[in-house]
Amino acid sequence: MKRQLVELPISTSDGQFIARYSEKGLAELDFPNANRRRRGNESQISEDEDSSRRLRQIKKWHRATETALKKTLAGSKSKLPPLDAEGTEFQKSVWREMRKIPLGRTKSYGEVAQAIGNPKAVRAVGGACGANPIPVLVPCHRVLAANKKLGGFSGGLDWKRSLLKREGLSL
DNA sequence: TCCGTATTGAACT
DNA sequence: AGTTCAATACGGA
Repeated sequence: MKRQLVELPISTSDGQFIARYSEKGLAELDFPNANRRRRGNESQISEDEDSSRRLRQIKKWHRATETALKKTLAGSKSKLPPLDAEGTEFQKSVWREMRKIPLGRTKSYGEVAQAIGNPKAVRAVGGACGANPIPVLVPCHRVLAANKKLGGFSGGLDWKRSLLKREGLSL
């Protein structure tokens, strides 16, 4: 059984993103028009004291997510809410490593593999990037192929190109 | 256990 | 400069 997530929209000039929260933080972020199934919504929160406290917490995180997303889309640095992406240890170590890539810089899949102490796991790193549930804020778009070419992107290569360009990079 | 993957680098045209 | 190919770690079925 999947954990229950609270789902909230974020309107930006690039369209409406969808954020989902666990009790520990931001768990997922969808691009506009991503066709992903709904997993929960605000109305399902009951009215006991714990739930309303949790909802207030989530709304606070959501404000942080909104500003972080908008700033990142504008190509500037931002403070993130707590993240609670679900995945294997390997995937989480890849996502952790991607978060260390500074704005406007890139790493190759091989370099990420090396950085997490698993230098031969280059393809697995690609897999973990594709499984990243929080694109943009966990900057999977800053990971390129070794020849400095684009590689792939689950949200569509146009997004990857665009995000890098906003950070001041060309190819 | 088998298959696909957002790879890589070398060895070939 | 393009194509093929083996090696490779991981995750899903």
